[in-house]
Amino acid sequence: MLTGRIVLDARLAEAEPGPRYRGLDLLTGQVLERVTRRGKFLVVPLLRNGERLNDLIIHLGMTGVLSLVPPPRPQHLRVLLGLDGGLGLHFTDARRFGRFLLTPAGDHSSLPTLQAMGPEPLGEGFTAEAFATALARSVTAVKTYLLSQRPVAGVGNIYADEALWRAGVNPATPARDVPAAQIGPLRDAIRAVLAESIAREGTTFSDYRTVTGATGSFQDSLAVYGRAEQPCGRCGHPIRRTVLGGRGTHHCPHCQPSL
DNA sequence: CGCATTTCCTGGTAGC
DNA sequence: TGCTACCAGGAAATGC
Repeated sequence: MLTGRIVLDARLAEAEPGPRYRGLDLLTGQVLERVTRRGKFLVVPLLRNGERLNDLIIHLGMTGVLSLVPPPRPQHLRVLLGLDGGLGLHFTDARRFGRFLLTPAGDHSSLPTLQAMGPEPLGEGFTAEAFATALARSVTAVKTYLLSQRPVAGVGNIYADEALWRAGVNPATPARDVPAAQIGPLRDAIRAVLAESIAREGTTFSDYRTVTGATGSFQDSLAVYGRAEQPCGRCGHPIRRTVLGGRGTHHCPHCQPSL
């Protein structure tokens, strides 16, 4: 739907200081060459007179939504694009954690997480060997390190907790101390959790919707996230909630013992 | 540079 | 009912 469209105009819904929505003035007249993805970032290479000068980078954050041919005046509208063929593209984002900005083509140095992002979790590059090498580089708690996107792309708070539970790894374990015998299982668990969530169209707690407006159903498969004090599905011990790296963290003290 | 902590932001909710 | 306080988290910024 977006590939090959020309941007006729691009504007902010209202004045927005700060770095969230930058470079829109460069967007007019450019062609959306295609839509790609790295981790949780959308990367849209742009063409001006056939030349690639910029990338459009979009991150939905927690509450960002892209809609084509959207309703007249949605709430929390941030960015509006007019496209050829009478199409419009709206970016709405209640909590403004998202990003919608232009960078020089291929130069993502203004986005350090994207720049230093690890391999795609479901791609061929995410091998147990590569994962072991990455984990060996850090003493940070393995969960926090997963959230950094450096050892592997795309793992957020819910999926980190779920994958660590499946692999029996305590989230506070320093990354480099994760036992070798558990690295392969953790890698497999990350892939399985993400693949299952994709198959179930994501995790819906309140406002998340798929592109068609439907809710996901992976929340029905969560083993630990949001289940503090409830019995572990594997051993029956109560799930414990802690805070790690400033993020709510859930694990089973029996199945995921600290070293 | 690596790592820990703080900040951004607002809808939802708990408590009074 | 209406108010205040607090919580949620992805990535960047800040502080060491």
